[in-house]
Amino acid sequence: MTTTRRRSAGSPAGVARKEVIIRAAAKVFAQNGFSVATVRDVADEADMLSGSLYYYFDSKESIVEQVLVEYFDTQIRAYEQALDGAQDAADRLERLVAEALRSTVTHREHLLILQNDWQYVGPMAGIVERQSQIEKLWLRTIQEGIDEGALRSDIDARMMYRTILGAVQTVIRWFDPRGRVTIDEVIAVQTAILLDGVRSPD
Amino acid sequence: MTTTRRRSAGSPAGVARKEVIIRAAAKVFAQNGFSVATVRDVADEADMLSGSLYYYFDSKESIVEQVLVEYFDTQIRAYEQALDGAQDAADRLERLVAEALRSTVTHREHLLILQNDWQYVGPMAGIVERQSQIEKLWLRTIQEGIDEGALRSDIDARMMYRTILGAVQTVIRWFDPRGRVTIDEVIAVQTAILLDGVRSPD
DNA sequence: GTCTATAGTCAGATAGAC
DNA sequence: GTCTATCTGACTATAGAC
Repeated sequence: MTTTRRRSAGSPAGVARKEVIIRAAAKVFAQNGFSVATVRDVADEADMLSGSLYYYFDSKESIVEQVLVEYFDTQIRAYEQALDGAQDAADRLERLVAEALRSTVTHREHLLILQNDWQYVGPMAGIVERQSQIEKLWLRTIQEGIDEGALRSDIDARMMYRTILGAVQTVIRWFDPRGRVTIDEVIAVQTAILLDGVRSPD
Repeated sequence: MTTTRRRSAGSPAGVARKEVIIRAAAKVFAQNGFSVATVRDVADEADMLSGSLYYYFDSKESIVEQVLVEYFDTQIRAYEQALDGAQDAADRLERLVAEALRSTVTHREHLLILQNDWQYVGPMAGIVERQSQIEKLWLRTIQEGIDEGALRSDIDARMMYRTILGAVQTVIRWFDPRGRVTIDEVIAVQTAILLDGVRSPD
C-alpha cells in the first residue's frame, strides 16, 4: 500500500493534494497579504516543504490565480442561482446585493485577497475574464430595472452598479462573523438604503 | 556658500528636504504598494541614495506613517471647513460626502495607500487616532440628522456611516481624473443615491 | 511525490568617509 | 547631510537524492 493509495482510493491523490494547497494558500494570502506571505508560509499551512509546492504549481503567482479562479467559478454559479425565480428586476437586484453580502462570509478569504491585492491579481488572465462576466450580470439586471421603470432613469447603470458594489464590498473590512451583528441584519440595512436610493420615485 | 545655505536661507534645509522625501514616498507607495515598493525606489524618486533617507527617518514604516499623518491633518481641517456654514444636518452630511469624493482627486495617492495597505498602516499609532477622529465627526453629523428627523430612524448611525463611506471610498478604484466623467458628476450621482437612501420618508 | 540543499537575488538597515 | 560600501537575512525557485 503506497502513500498515494492511502490518501484516496478512487481519485488521483494529486488532485486532493492540490486542493489542500489551494485552501492553505487562500488562508495565508488573506491573512498576510500576497506580497508579504511567503511560499514557505503556504507550505507550512499545507504541511509540506516549500520545494514540494513546485511539483503542483509553476510559481507563487499561479497559486493565487488558481485560488481566485476557483472562487469566481463558484460565485458566478451562486449569482445565476440567485437570479433564478426572481419576480421583477428590482427583486433580482435585491437578490444580487444579498448574495454579494453573503459571500463576504462564505468566501471571506478570497474577497480579502481580491481587495487587498487587486493590483497584483487584477490583471491575471483568468481573473480579468471572470470579473467582467460578473460585472455584465449586474449591469444587465440594473439596465432591465431601469427599462422596466422600477429603477430611476436619471442615473447611468454603470454608476449605480459601482456605487452599490462599493458599499457592499467594503462590508468585509468591518464585519465580524463572530460579532453581535448578523449578516442578515447587514443585508436588511444595505438593501434598505441602496434599493431606496436607486428605486424610481413613484 | 554651502549646499545647505543654497537650498533655503531662512528655514533649516532639512525640513524642506524631508518634505521632498515625503512627497516621493507618497507617489512610490501609492504606485507599487507599500510592501513591494523599496526604500531605494523612494530614494530614486527623491533624487538621493537610499542610505541618506535614514538621516531623516528611522525606518520604511516611519516614512509611510509620516506621509499619512500629514494627509489626515489636512483632511480633518477640510472636513471641519465643509461643515462650517451648513444649514441643517442633511446638508452637513451631503457636504461630507462631497468633500470625501473630492479628496479622491486631491489626495489620490494617500487614499490609495490607506486602502491598499490598510493591513500595515491601519494599526500605526498616529493613524488609529486620526482615523477615529474623522469617524466621530461623521457619526456626530449623522446622529444629529436622525435626531432632527431629517434622516431615517430605523437604521443605526454607524451602519449608515459605513454604507455611505464604503460607496464613496471605492470610487478611487475606478475614477479616472483624466476621463470623460468629472468628479462633480460622481458627486451628483452618489449624493442622489445615498442621500435618498438615508433620508427620512416624509 | 516529497524531501534536502542551495543557487541566485534583493531587501532594509548601518558604518564611516567626505 | 549625503555618499560608498556592505552586512545580514529572507525570498523564489531549482536540482537531484530518495
